[in-house]
Amino acid sequence: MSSAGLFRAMEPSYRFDTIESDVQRRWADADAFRVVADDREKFYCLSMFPYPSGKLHMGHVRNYTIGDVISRYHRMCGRNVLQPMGWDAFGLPAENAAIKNGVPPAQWTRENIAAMRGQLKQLGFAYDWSREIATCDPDYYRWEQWLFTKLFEQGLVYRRESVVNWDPVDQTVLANEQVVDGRGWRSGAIVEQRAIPQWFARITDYADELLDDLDGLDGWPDAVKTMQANWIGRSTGLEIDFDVAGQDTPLTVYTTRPDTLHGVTYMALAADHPLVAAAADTDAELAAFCEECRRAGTAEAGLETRDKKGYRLPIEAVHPLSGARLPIFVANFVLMGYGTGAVMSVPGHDQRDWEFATAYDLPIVPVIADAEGNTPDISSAAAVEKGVLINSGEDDGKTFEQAFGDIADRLEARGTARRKTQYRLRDWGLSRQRYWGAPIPIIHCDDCGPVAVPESDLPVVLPENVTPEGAGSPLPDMPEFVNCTCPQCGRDARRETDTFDTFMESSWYFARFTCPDADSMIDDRAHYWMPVDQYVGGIEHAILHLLYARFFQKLMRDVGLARADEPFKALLTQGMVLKDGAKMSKSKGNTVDPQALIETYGADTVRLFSMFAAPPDQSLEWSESGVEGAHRFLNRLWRLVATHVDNGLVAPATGAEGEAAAELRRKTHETIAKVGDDVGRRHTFNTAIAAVMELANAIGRVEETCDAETQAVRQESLEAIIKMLAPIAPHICDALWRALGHDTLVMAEAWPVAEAAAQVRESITLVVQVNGKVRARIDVPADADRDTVARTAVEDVNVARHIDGQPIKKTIVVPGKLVNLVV
RNA sequence: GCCCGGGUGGCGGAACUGGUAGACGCGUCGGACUCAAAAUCCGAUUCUGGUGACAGAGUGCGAGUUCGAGUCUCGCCCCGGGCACCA
Repeated sequence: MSSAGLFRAMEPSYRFDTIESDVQRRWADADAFRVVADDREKFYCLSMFPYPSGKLHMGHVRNYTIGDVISRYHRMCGRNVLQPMGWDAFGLPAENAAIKNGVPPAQWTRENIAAMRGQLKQLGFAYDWSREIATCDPDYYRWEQWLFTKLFEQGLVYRRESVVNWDPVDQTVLANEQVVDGRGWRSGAIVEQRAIPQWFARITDYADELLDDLDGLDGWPDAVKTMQANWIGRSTGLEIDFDVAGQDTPLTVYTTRPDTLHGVTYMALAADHPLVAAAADTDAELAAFCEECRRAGTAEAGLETRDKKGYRLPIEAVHPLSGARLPIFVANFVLMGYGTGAVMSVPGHDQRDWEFATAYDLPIVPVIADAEGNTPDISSAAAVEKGVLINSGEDDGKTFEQAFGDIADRLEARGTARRKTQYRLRDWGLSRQRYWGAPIPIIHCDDCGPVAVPESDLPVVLPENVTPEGAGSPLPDMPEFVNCTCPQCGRDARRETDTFDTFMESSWYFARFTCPDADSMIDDRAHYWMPVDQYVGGIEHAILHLLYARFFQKLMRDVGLARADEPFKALLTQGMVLKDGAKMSKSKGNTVDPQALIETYGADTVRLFSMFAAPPDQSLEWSESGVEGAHRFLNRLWRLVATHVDNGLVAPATGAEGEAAAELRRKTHETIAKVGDDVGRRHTFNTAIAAVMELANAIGRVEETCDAETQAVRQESLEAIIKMLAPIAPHICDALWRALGHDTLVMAEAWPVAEAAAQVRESITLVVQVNGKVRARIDVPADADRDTVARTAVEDVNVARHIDGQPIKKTIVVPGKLVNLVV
């Protein structure tokens, strides 16, 4: 409880620099953010850890402020809050920087980490730094190597050939990002597609669970769940064998629309399909076409947008129902990696098939009626809606479901088709031909094949005193790394030189944070903290990172380490930070350095602006004058408290009799109710701040020289404001909390509780509409019944003018909101 | 191309479950304080007409449902995210 005895004279102006360093020192002295499991309700709040690119950008500031506000709010609500931070330290930029500056990636990365850690501390985020993780630390990545070897034993990882972007000049593999218009970004050479052996994880084995468990993720945005569901893309269809004239092996396709089988007029194959390879041996033109298809790359966007091209093969397929001969094409939009690498083409009812058929003058047969039951118009586009079958012989008149069932039954009886559930999701390629990543713990032996590195030999440590100079990973050229002996037979062998996809590290760090010093991948402490209660990060991670992390959680569960089925109970996807309507990027030259802002305005201002400018899930438009506005508000708040303190500290009010005091008290408790809901449930920090600003404005309007009761209510209001703003602007609030006569840290205070009694209103204002247009506002008692409200409404002069003596046909009363009179 | 978002004053945004469009902040204009400026404080500020009370229009475009639509439905346009080796 406050008392005049604790009065300290306040600095008349807001000195953010001394306040922020002073408050941060107090937190450090109290070791305020270190947590261990106890018997309180836990709350694990996690923001996506950053790639240590050099310094923080505004996207980081926004992301981490959101997480910090949620963490501090839950802490004030009495929960045991874990909020850790670490570094997603492997990745391509470190290698690019090494080539450019001649600095080893390890050194570059660790220097960046040190710089960014300093910035995070300056921003005052409430992290338990004792749990800090850097994924390039062998003590971290050894455990994903360990898990990989377990999965290898179980057959959940496997090796197969897969294509990569090959730069023939730099003699290196390129990321998709490094391929610009089909050319290598550095060399400018035309990029080739090369098949090389690579490691894959069988995420498709978990496709059903990954899809079905989305239903239980109530705390996730529907948009993200929909994106993941579409990505997994479970479909039920039919795998159909088409005989190839003159050959023994049939051509197998998968289709989700067997009802359109009667409309198949040709077949399309991937360039890498075995049937094509055979034909290409004797046809140079075909071989050239296949080469062109391969060069075009495998990115789905390119696949779907490029001009549809084909090459007719000298063989024909046999329609399984009609026996008709169907031409077979190689097509540049069919990929061997998807389904069977072959599709049956129904140009009447598939738009892509329609475009191809039109270009190559192939027959287009409508076999599905339109909504009116007529032959559909397919002159300018395919008719893709489902409907009743026509031109389909014995299947005419059937619905989609009937036709699917009947055709599947007939073909299955003949042994030429099988019902099949298929996924769009493909297995996860884990191999990267790069240096700066976690080594894949495999040893290649001429006799034993690929052998997992034994647990006792883990980790396989990445040599760090290395500076790549371009032209790919230096690891294959390092005999001291490559040469080893086979763990099975003891003969000379070669170490795998590919490293892991960096999504590996980010797929389990959330679990490691619960027990960063565990001498296993994770230990029992994970059972207390997991799952993450609130995960915060960019919407750009909606699919890949979040899907891989969910997959890893299930893998860790199935090897007996974890209990939770899902890693993230609730997810908040943050929007982008824009300037002049575009994403901030170095190439556009429209970046804003948060460091300069912190120095000019202080961390609290930067945090306040980030939270005020937009709701967290929407993009945020950068505004320098908006930052000044946020700073101005903190100044105003400082003066408001200083003026109040000058009048003498009092105990906060617990009730009020006078009209002005009761009014301010009602506003205070209405604001507490709104801000608690905005911060705790809706995560709309912008509206929470607006509400606090309104309350501050209301306090400012109250006469400065006032009675003891009003002074007490003002004390109550200011204390509420400071507690509610403490998660957002923690430094200034801590200083103001002390100025108001307290010795505690404001972050240790309980979140304010809204009193229902203080919010009671005697009369309310209703809107009166005539035929849906607002014509007046009326004051009625809060408990007025419908008749009273309706009677008061028609008595209004302006309302009466618009009714103009006409009979009222209908009166709609929405309690507490409006009256609509229909005449 | 496909999947997922978004579009509201001069600007960022608010309107949560179909019920007062524009809270809060920025900017601008006017005023107070000052020798003056900065800072601060007060007032005005969607557009059009009107001294005014008030009236009309208005949430990307075009239809529709409803007593009532920024919100729901259908069809478009534009912007952003993702598309499997950027993280």
